[in-house]
Amino acid sequence: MPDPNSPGAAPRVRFAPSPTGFLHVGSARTFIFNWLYARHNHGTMVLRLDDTDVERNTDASVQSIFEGLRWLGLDWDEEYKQSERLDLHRAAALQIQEKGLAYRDFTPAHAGDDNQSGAQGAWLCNPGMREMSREESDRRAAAGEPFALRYRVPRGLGRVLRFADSVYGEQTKLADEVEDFALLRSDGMPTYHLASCVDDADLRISHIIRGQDHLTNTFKHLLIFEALGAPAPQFAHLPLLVAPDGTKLSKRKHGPVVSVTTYRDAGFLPRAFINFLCLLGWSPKNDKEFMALDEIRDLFTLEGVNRANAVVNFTEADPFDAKAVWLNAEHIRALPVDELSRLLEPFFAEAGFNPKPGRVELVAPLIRERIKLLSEAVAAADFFFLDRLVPYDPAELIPQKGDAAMARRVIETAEQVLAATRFDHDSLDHALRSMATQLGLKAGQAFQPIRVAVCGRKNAPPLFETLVVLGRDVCLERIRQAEDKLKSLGASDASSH
RNA sequence: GUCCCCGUCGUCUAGCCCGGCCUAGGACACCGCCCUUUCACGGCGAUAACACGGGUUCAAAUCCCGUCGGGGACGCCA
Repeated sequence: MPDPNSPGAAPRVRFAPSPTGFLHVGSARTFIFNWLYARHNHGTMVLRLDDTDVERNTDASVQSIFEGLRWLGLDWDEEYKQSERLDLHRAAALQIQEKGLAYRDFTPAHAGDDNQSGAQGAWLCNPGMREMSREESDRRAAAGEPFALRYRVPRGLGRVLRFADSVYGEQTKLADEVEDFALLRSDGMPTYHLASCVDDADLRISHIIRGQDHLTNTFKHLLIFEALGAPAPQFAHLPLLVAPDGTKLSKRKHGPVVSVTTYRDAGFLPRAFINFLCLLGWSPKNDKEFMALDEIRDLFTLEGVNRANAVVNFTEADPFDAKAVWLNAEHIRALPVDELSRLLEPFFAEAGFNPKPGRVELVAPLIRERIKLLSEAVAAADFFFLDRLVPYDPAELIPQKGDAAMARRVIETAEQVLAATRFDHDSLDHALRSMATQLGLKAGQAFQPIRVAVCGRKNAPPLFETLVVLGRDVCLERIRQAEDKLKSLGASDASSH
């Protein structure tokens, strides 16, 4: 039997989510690190659904996990479901039991919930069950009494369990301190520990890369691999992703802000999201942060993984870490226009805009540097798609250090100019600057009324480009509407003079 | 409670293994200035950290011990 750990062999890694909720960012990061390790080393990426908890598994969750993974856009090579491999798990349990390494525990389920953990100290085993004779155990089992199968952890031998973690280094623990964990539940279903190890052995997983919350479980897993007669894989535990309150990120405590679909819906680019997650607990150690996926893959090593937990900075008011947002903006800016446009279209559609073909490509370059999330494009570019501008305060038309009369002069003159000028960037630039000079205004003063008239607000993309995309007809129409607004404003103004 | 892990700017981190190049580097955020037709982008700059206490050493963020702090595991959940 070839040893999967033999140096030089292509690694086989796995991501094994349990379908009990949406895919959360911590799981996503584990998936990403596994993928990176596999692809960096030309190995195999296995996706395995750890669905042995029939009580908590849901189809919706399975869908949601695949949805999240598909969005990330990272592939995998093999796919398995533990629920389809139960025979293998049970056979392994039997094999372990026959070797005398496990025993039946007839204690009713949940009987010891109160004292198995917490204030009383660690629970190790029920001696009555561990010590029960083979005869009595067989008799009670034959009589149909339900039982859980527990691993008979070596006790009193002073045995030391050890493994070298790729991230945390040499780890040791006294076997006497490990509790007799369950292998099979009383309903016959394998537990996570059993199923996971049996499958890891069967699928010849060479490297287990997972969250640090499994670090102490690893000693149990070592025992299972040993009982199975399988070589233990190489372990690499990842520092945990924690919330600003310092506790492990969880769906239950922290809600949808930790779901990857929340990031997707807000307009994160998968590449940016991956880039962000990579930087949480890993560093290329060359001060690079904004990286393309290929670059990250080439640079990725387990040696670069840190040991300290990383905080994902979010609040209720602001659900996204500022660095994630910045990286997203960087990736957006790096996107070619056609690709950006394609990604933007669903957001415009969602907002009820129905851009004509090719229109988004015209708009995208104007907002590319002005949005940090794809979803922001809707607010940033609405006036390009709306037939009627959303109502704005006519006072916005008044330029800095100016008055309504100045605004009126600008608008009226602009109408003439726009009607007579070719609608290309340079012509408009030239014409409108001359207009400003003629009116004795600074460019900024002259442009603001026009900008507000055509965009409906002060903050907008550069004026000339915007006018070109909007086209003469729309611009003139909006200029006239602004004129009307100004008239009503000007009337009251005049009376006060 | 028991066992395990961790502790550098607000946050992500480099440096730690192999002490001196560290008056601790980068990034985000924040603030200021510049650029500029608004907003943004970009450029420049400022503020900001070695948890604490002992030791070893000519020299410690780096090595050792302790303390404190945080986290994780301890389930017939995964």
